[in-house]
Amino acid sequence: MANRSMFTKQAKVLRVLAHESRLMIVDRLSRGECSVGDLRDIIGGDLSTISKHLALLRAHGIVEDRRERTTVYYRLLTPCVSNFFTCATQVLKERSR
Amino acid sequence: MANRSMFTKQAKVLRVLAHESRLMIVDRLSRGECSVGDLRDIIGGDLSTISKHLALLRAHGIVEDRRERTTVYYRLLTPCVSNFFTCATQVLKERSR
DNA sequence: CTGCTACTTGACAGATAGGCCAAATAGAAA
DNA sequence: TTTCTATTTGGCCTATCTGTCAAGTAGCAG
Repeated sequence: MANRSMFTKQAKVLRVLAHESRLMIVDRLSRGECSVGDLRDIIGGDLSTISKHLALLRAHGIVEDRRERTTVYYRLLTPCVSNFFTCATQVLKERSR
Repeated sequence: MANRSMFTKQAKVLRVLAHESRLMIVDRLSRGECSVGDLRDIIGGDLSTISKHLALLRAHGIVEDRRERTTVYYRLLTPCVSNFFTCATQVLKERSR
């Protein structure tokens, strides 16, 4: 179970989530689906940048998109990614002691 | 609680763990302290590379070192990082459905 | 002091990642 | 068809990350 390719896969998942903007996206989507524009309003920066973060999350099976008229809505496919927030917070707390 | 600097900090923790070798180090240390040489035997590659991974983990308060004669032993300071393995595995499982 | 073992640090090259602008595309409306 | 809105994709440039080799350091033995 604890073989090398296992660690490689886990590292990839972590890598995808290890970014401020992508964490914000996941956090927002954990409270329900929303459009790319909505996410840009929260995160700021160029719309194309947000779109690329979403493409990365989608490529890793973490989010899914749905088009309605001209708007694209994204939603979380793996709600368990929210557990990473708990884990990360725990590490931050534990090391501050 | 869910402000920007919070996400930045969490992303940094994730970033540090988002590497195959560093995950292997954490996994090994979760089963007890060991030397840099021991870790190189598990991970392979240059000793200096292992040492740099350890320096990064140490800089982020995840591991601690202790010297005994000429050997340096590392140990996990935040055992809760092991939870990331559970989280990552869960995401891998969830998205494969 | 010299040498040996076990690491660490510095320098540097190659690989990745992140962000912005501009151009392309999809769907709906005029 | 042309236009408008919402989003994606392609370049491109800069910044950060990784790994390797070489040189430096720490502790101990001879």
